[in-house]
Amino acid sequence: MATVSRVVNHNHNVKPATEKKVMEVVKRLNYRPNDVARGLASKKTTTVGVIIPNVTNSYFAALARGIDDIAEMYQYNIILTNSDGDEQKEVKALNTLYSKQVDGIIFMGNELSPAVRDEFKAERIPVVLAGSVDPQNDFPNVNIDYRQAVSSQVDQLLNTGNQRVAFVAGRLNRAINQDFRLPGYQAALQSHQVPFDDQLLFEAANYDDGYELCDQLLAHQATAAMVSNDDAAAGIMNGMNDRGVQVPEQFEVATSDNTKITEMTRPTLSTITQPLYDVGAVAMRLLTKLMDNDEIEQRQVLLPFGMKQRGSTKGA
Amino acid sequence: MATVSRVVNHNHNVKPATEKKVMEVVKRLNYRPNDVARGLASKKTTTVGVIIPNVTNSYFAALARGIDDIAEMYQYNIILTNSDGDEQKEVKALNTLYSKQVDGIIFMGNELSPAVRDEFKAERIPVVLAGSVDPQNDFPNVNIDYRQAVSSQVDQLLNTGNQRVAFVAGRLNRAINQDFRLPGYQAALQSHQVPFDDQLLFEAANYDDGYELCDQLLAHQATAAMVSNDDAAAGIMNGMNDRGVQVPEQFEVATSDNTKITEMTRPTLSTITQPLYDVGAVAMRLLTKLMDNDEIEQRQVLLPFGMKQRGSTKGA
DNA sequence: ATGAAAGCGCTAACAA
DNA sequence: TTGTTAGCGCTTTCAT
Repeated sequence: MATVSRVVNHNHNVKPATEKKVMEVVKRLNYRPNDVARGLASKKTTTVGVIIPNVTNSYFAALARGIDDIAEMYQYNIILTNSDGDEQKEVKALNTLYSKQVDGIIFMGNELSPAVRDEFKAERIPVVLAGSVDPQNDFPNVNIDYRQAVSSQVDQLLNTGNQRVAFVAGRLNRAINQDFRLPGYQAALQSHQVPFDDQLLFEAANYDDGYELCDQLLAHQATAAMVSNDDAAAGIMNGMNDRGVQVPEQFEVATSDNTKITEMTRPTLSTITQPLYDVGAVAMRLLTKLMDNDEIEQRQVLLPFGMKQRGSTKGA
Repeated sequence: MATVSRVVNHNHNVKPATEKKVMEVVKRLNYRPNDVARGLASKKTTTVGVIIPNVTNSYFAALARGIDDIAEMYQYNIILTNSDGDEQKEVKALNTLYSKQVDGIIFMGNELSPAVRDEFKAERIPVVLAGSVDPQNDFPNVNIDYRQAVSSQVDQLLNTGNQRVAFVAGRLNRAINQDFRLPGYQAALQSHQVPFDDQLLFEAANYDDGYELCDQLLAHQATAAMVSNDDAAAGIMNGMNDRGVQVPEQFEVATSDNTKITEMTRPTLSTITQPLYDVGAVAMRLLTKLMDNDEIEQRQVLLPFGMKQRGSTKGA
């Protein structure tokens, strides 16, 4: 029994001859270790929980792919749960993940609600936030510098003379927007001495939201929009063109994620570029270290970002 | 011990008074049952394995969302594994899922290779194919009638006078293409007495593939394309327009999945419409029945499909 | 309606 | 290097 366990787990204290013998029997009996029993005995499930707002969203899907690839590399499996960014669902999902004894958690969401934060703190299993900020910096996370990125992108919009640049996010009151993107937007305005007007703040979480939003954008005399979600940006751009407002001549739109969608639209979308796959991959790698109790050099990693000016803006 | 188990599992043979008492202690001690131990003892993990080619693909992502929602509804969790449609990875993934003692499996992929088929047959746990055909009809599956759908869509292309309609799929030799879509394409040609030309068969699995493919399409005098993947279709359409070939005036393109992408492009993409979310949802529902040993009315379900003629084709 | 006890299939000391 | 023995934290008969 124990020797078989040693062989199966590649423990080195086994005589090559017996190992051979065991392997043969394993093959012959088509023996496959029961990971559940293993998990109970060893207190490790080699499974990590992943909370994602929505797999259908290309931004999060890209991160998820990075997460899964690295998980696979380190022999972990992923339990994926869609939360819709809803606090209730997040808490519920976490509870079942904890019951399932996952070894770690990757959390994606636009904000860490107090309830979720409490769940994390109540357990001692490691958590890493992927593409999700933590203003209180309680948990390891991997992101880009959203403040700086938005600031640079809005700066471009201001350079082409726009005086009324709208800021569009999924939910304005989410930490990632309130504490990072919005300040970046405001900083850019300030450096161009353009007054801040909260009438120019809008919410749109997906393509249809964006498409519908155009009327309001126009009603408030916006001539450009900095959007935090590629789907919504595509909706705004198409919505404008369909309403006879030419992009970029009469209205410029810039977005944030550089998902494939930004290349599919016509005109193509100018965007912040970020290493989506890597955000997920690095987060998972970080989690493996945490689960192994390895030394962590950085709990908070900021990956490099860039800018891509394409057809939806007038800038070069 | 046993009584606590009964309470936690909502077994009815418990006196209300003791139930109350147990519940209180559960609350006070913040007791949370260990699902791993539960799984070992009961031989049920309330976890199902999901094999997906790539979460990043909007077609499969949509199915995955349907799967997860229904899983949640029936108290199951999902272990998601990306396979890239690669047989090796599929087999490997299945083995780890079996080790983890999943209660069932949802398989997505363009084909059931013999190796995968053997894995399924070697285990007695239920499998349902979602958006994935099984020509041998060995396993329960949910799909649409791809043959009929492609035939109808190609028929539209032929109606507008195209004599050289290309057929573009991710991998031509996959069962879903070889046994369903291609025959549908050929049937349409035949009914219009247009000769079949295998020079008009092409492969493109994603946006970039499609974009690149344009040169070949043009070289072979194709004037329209029936594409089996929305991403590739978007690539072809943009590629054509970028090369100065106007869609739909000089080249028509029709696609297959009606993902959001078909609305984002300009012109918008004409497409077969299928209930993506439902394909996943119904598959998962079917799996829950199988796992419960319920009676199954249909092992093979075909969901209704439709047609949406938009801007990328000349038809009404 | 409740408790006692066996055991699910492993890992992890501990001996030998 | 190998075997023995406890558990891991539950569910599930079987008594009571």
